[in-house]
Amino acid sequence: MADLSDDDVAVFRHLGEPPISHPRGAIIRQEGAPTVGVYLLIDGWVSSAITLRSGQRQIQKLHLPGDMLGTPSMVLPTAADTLTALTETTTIFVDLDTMGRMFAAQPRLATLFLMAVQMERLTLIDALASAGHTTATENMAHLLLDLHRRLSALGWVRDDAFAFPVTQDVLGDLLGITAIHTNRILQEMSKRRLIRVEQRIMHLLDMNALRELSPLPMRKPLFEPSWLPR
Amino acid sequence: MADLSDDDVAVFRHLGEPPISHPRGAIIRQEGAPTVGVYLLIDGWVSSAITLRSGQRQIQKLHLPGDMLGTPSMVLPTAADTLTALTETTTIFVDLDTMGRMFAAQPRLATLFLMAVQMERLTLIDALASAGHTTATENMAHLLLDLHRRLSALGWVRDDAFAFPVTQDVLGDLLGITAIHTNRILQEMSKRRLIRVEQRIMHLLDMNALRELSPLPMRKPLFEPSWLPR
DNA sequence: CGGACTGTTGAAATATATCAATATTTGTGG
DNA sequence: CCACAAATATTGATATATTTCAACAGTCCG
Repeated sequence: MADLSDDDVAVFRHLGEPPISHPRGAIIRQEGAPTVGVYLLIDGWVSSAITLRSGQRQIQKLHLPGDMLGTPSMVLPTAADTLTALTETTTIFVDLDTMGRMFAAQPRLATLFLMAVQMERLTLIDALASAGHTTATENMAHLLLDLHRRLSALGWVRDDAFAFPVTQDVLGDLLGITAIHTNRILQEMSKRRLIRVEQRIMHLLDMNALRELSPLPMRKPLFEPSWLPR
Repeated sequence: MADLSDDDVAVFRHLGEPPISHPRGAIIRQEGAPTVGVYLLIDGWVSSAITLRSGQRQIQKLHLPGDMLGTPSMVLPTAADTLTALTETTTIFVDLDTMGRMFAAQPRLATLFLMAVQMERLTLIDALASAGHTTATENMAHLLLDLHRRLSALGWVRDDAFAFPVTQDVLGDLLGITAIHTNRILQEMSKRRLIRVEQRIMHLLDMNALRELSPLPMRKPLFEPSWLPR
């Protein structure tokens, strides 16, 4: 959302402790644990989920490299969300005192962080609208387009296809539907030549049709808005 | 989420222009309009809604006095949400340049604003989980308890009852269900002696039963966390 | 090589939407 | 203050997307 000066980058690089690796399936942080810090995701896919009293799981976000994880919980005494490694991952831990000092000393970085949080909030608003008012197929189209956009920025998309280390179980918890229904929807979308899933690779065969299915267009944040502190 | 010093309060008081009144039903800001600023709600109820391509409306939040309105759109060139007055309202407009200067000059206030945004984000995560995985009745219980808590803080609750200027149409768009279904759910909840609605007054007759119905407990933010800049 | 994930299929059950009509309340101009 | 129109609430019948349950097939990984 803005260019970073060399100084900004230097501050960011020294926020955290040495990188930590987690294997696939590992829980990086469990909900209910005291909130001591946040995490910067360097490599791999991570899901952030909350658990309902009924025991059901809602995945709130699929995190990709570059994302900050667990930041909503910084305002709570204990973590709201469970962070689970969907692939092998590398993360850096940043404690909250460090974040607080950064907010005080670096208004520009603090404001950029605020902007990132507002973007996450918009994504949630869109997800809520999509979940409530549309069919699961349309919702799935929206999710796949969002992933396509984010993975493109990382250079992980080739011919509208990308590695997709997400089981139908996870996909269901993300959309708020059962894994069985997820399966039926993916098959229907394959029959309609919208997608093809092969060996954990997701091919988006017809981007335009997916965009027409999607209940909302993608949102584009401002780059370097005039009110952002220098 | 923290005590404000006299200086903090003085900064806040001078953020905005003179108060503006809107009649019931007025649109304070339409989605798609250029984002020139945010709004501080002084009095009245306001809904924040986004519109899907299908024309359906998702109300994202019911705003009460003290809330800042329209802040998610500050990262976008044009507003994402439509702000509608549900009652007569008084608001104060704050332009984005003023917000930017505040972020640069008042790290403590800026961080408190960030915390408020994170709380909104948690509310949305909970709403998404509730919408996806629970029945409309449970979802309604969660919504009513949240309103009860927020209105209590304003001193607007007496004997677990409060003025409720919200039509079933609005309530439906908030929960992502039709107004007709909203009606049936309210009647069922009345029959079960959970609530009583009379002349735009909502009586919560059995808080404990509502809490048991609610799929998630209410979240309580930290007060004055140790990492908050002084 | 074998067990544990993961994906697939079918049939029955259910929450919610849709359509269509009517009743009730609210606000407003005369 | 009344009359009336508009907004809001209510009811019933039918349609539909999604869940649930149960079983089985495939595939991955140690």
